[in-house]
Amino acid sequence: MKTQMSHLSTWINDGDLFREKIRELDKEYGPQNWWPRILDIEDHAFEVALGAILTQNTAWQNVEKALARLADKKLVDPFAILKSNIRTLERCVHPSGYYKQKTKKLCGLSKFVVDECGGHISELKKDKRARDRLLSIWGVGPETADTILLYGLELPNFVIDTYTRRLLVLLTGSESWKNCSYDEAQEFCSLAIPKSVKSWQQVHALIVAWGKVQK
DNA sequence: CTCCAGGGGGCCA
DNA sequence: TGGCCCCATGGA
Repeated sequence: MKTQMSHLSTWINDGDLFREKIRELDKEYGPQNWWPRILDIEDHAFEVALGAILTQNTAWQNVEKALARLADKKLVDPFAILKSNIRTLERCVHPSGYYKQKTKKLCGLSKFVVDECGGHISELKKDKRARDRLLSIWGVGPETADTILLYGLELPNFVIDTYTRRLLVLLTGSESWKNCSYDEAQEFCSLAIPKSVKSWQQVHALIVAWGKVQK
């Protein structure tokens, strides 16, 4: 993908503004440590994948309740999810909202992991086309895929969300960041911040921390 | 009571 | 592509 020439000079300036703001937020909020990996990479990545789907347009607090119910029933496992009945899954997912849709999404994810990854989502770590394969799952869009890749599989994929767009609009005074494609926003951020899993994890978490306190 | 969270799919022009 | 509507709970 090629950057439009007309964007080149503004992207350089916007990048400076973006980095400066991130430095400021980093000083203000400190290390966020989202989804620290305690488990092995496989269990961690699958848990992150569940959380990434459950948190779609949903407060994280509600996601934690759903994840706790799933853990309580030993359902943080693709095989267990596929063997479980829908009603049980729906009861677990319920507090996170959109529970019927999200239950289908968790099943779709699990089916993908079992059928196409030999039961191990961490197999994707070795696949150059991991992002496209995640995007092929019903219910997994760009933000969810990148969240799984960055926080679950610890691969350098910058996560773009509405807060990121809001921050860019505010910093640059350009409304275009609100309407541009996901991929364009991602390309900009990826070029603005030196590529590093740890720092990209921190940057996205900082932007969310910033977004939460905005009115 | 209203508003909206760490989105994504379907549909339609 | 781009705009709109739908999905749904829970906390402020």
